[in-house]
Amino acid sequence: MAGLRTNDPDGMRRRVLDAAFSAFCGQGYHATAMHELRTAAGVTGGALSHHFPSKKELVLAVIRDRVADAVERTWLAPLRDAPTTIEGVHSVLEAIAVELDRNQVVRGCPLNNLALELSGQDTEFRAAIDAIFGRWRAAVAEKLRADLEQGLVRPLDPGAAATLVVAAYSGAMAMAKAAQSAEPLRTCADQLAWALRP
Amino acid sequence: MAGLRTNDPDGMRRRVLDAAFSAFCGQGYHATAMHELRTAAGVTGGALSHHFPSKKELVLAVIRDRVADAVERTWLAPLRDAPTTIEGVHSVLEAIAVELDRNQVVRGCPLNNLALELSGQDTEFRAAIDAIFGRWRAAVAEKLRADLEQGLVRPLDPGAAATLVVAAYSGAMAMAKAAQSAEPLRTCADQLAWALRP
DNA sequence: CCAGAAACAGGATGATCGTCCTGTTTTCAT
DNA sequence: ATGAAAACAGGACGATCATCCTGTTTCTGG
Repeated sequence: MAGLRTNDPDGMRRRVLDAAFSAFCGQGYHATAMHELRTAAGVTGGALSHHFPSKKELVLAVIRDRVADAVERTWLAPLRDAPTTIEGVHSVLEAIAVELDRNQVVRGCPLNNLALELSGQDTEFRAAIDAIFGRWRAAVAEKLRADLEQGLVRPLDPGAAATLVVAAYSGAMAMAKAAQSAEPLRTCADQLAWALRP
Repeated sequence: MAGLRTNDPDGMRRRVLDAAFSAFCGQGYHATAMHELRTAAGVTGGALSHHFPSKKELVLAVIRDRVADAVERTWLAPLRDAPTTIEGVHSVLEAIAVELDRNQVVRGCPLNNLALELSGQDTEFRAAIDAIFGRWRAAVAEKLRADLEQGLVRPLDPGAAATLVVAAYSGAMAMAKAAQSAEPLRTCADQLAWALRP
């Protein structure tokens, strides 16, 4: 036992969250054992339980830190930077489709996966997931509102249309996962553009 | 131990499938223990393992027998009987929304729930689920094709639009489950009608 | 009526799961 | 420097879990 060790609580927490995010979203919460996370993150049981006293607290941290971040980075930020909602939504879905083709495996939308598995399980899970869905819809609605003033989309209720956009993406991802193909995603991208066009 | 017993293999199988369908779709596959099913169905371990040698074979039977039937009865049959695709989709979603309000709890779409939890787990699961999605999309596409000839929908690709319809419903159900509210379902019903209108 | 198969009963079993517990080492304020 | 708190190590523990196994009862073809 070489007496050299460096305490790195932040890095330890980060590695655990990374491993947990990947496993929980990739194969599911209940399908993932804590010992898998230990080996995947290269962490001992003592360290793990020091940072996350229970599996429930761990997945809550994953939802609030990692899943929220993933939605923000892959969806909301690109959408905000896009010239219009239609172009933004289309290019985001296309980018994700390209990523799926490249990966050879469709793991599905992290938020969606955890939402369906955990929403019925625990009130705290449900609230954390619902909050992300809420921010998602709000961001799309805001972008639609801006386009609306310039006539870049057909006349619509921004909030309601945002719900359709998020729902269509979420459902397309579910089908893509079942089919192991990016085709539903691309199809919905086109159809959404059609539906929003002025 | 009164020596009276009546063998009822069909009824036994039916009760097990009912209990398994309810539990797997309501709380999840991995979240359901076999002993829960035993007590819920009033079945002994011996009888259960006689009809379904493993949990995997049980959920496969649930998907192929019960989930496929649920989709057919609550979705496809009403849609086929509706005068138009738009009215059919709208009334199906509204009917489901009413049901959710009445139940006080949103369990989500059975197919969707199992799709996201099991698609990544096993190839047989994935294939069984994908087959149902396929039939679903085909039924909507067929209805759209019929409407198309009579000008009851805007000009569109029936297959692609069917994908959007199923995706929007699936995603709306996911959001409804996270929000524990039927509102996303009603919103998407209206938005879909808007998008398909000639 | 009578074997043989199917249906059912009920507990045993080994594996695995999440959590906890007792130590040891590192860090840091004083 | 030093004591206390935080960070980490590594195994133990009880509770499930899914499956299997040995019997017993009921059905069915001949």
